[in-house]
Amino acid sequence: MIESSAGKSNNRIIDKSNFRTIEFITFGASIKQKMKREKIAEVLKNGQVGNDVLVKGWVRSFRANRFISINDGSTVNNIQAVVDFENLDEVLLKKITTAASVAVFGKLVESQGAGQAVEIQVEKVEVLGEANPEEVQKTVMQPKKHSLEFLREQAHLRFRTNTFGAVFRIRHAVAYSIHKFFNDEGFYYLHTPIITASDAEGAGETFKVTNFDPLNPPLDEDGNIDYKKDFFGKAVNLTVSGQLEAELGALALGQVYTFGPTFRAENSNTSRHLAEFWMIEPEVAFNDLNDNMDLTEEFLKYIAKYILDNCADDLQFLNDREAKEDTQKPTAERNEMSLKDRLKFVVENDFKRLTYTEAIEVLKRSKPYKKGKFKYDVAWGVDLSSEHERYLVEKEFKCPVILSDYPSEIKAFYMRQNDDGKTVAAMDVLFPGIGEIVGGSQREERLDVLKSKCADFNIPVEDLSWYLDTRRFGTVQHAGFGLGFERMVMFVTGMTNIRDVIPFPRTPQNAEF
RNA sequence: GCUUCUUUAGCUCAGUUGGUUAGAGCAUCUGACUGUUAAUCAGAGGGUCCAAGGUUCGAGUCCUUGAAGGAGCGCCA
Repeated sequence: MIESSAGKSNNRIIDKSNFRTIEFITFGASIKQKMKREKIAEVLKNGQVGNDVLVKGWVRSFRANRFISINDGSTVNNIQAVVDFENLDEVLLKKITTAASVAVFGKLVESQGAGQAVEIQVEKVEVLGEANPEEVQKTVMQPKKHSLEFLREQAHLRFRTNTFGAVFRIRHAVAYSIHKFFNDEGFYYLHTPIITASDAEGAGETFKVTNFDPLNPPLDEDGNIDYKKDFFGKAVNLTVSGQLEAELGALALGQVYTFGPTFRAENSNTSRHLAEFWMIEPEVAFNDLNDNMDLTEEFLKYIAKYILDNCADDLQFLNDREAKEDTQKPTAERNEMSLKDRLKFVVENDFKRLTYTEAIEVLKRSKPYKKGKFKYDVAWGVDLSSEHERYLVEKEFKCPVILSDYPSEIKAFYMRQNDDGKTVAAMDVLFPGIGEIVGGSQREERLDVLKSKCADFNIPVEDLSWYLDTRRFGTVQHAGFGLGFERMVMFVTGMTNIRDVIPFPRTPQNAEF
């Protein structure tokens, strides 16, 4: 047996660094050998046939009393460990069940079977943690296909599945690629506040943060809740956007980006909204709207290319999974391109750019408009609804679309007024299947214009004096955008519900785990 | 928040016009087999038919209300 690391004081140092002492018998002599656990990804990729290997992981299946499929999370692929059941303790054999954790030591050999190039000829197997099959059967780990809804109910265990293993490895890679992109481009990562008094930009309903007893809050003379007595001395909430603070950073550091949690208390029940999500908000001094669109496009292409280049196995798995799912669907609902082809398409093709005004014209010329198929009217000045955006992206252009220069009335106060007096230098990036993935703009840098916009939007200038200060002292044109992180992860994984690309989704009526 | 669909075994689902003891596949268990790939073969166990109320001689099935989940819409990233 592999010796337990517990109680072996002389082995403490090597145990700490994931080494184990393996004892095995060769020609009648007991030999102790120090072994380091190898990750399965590494063994499958670079393992030398004939070498001894030690792997640890969770049993995915145990077939024919002989073949243990083991996964350790380092890759979507399992390693096959072959045991000689005729010479193995029957009690131990019984404990090798789906979901149990095991350590396996043996020689890496070429596989006789067709499903894998190499496998481990097991010399020692140790069950680290047992898993009662009758209990496992009730979980998502039971070896069968499950619905995504069932998997979501057991979000704490769905990491153990191939699909979610792939999704969350890719989610990591997307996050890493974002930091790498901005770092390589000379951006600084700026941490903007999560607790803030700022809700002036109207990005959505906020979650209140207070230390008051909800049943007995202190009241002022007028009978209103007296937030002066609260922890921060004022009413505060969880952030809905770090943009305003990011602007402050950009107008000194030149180019910054935020990447943090964002909270919206909207009662949104859709497959692309979360109450808690992660947002990336780059902000660049001296950029105009065109620079902003260039940056966005380059950025999104970089992420897609990074995943294509660095997540081949996981991407292939999700690609095949989606293709298999599609065969069950009616033709109209199937993806026209495979997941990998969609990523390649984004990397290789220019986004379609047009103004809001041009988009309205395109929609008015469209078949569904002429046939009265749109539920909502198309008219200049009215915000586009999902059906219109979907038509443009999925039917008309069949590629990512950047819409720009929206009517002032339907966009936020901080967006730069265009010379036509009717529109602002705003842009939205629309992706097929996901809709709005990026929203951004050139910011209003002229103090007087910004002040009058505040008045138009009923935003008290006193509350934003810190923001307006940047326009008082050396103001410059600048621009930025917000990328919904989970929406990007949806795009690169092909998952169609945003709750399946974040480990523990927070949505109305759901904050489990 | 609105519209709509769904809720039956651990999971995915069938269940006829309201009528005897509610079924299948997968999973689990037992046995057999042993170079398998979601192993195979044989057998077994497994049910608060989402909840409450109602109609009826009789409700998984019909009606009312509610809950949870999905899809679409609105809000947005």
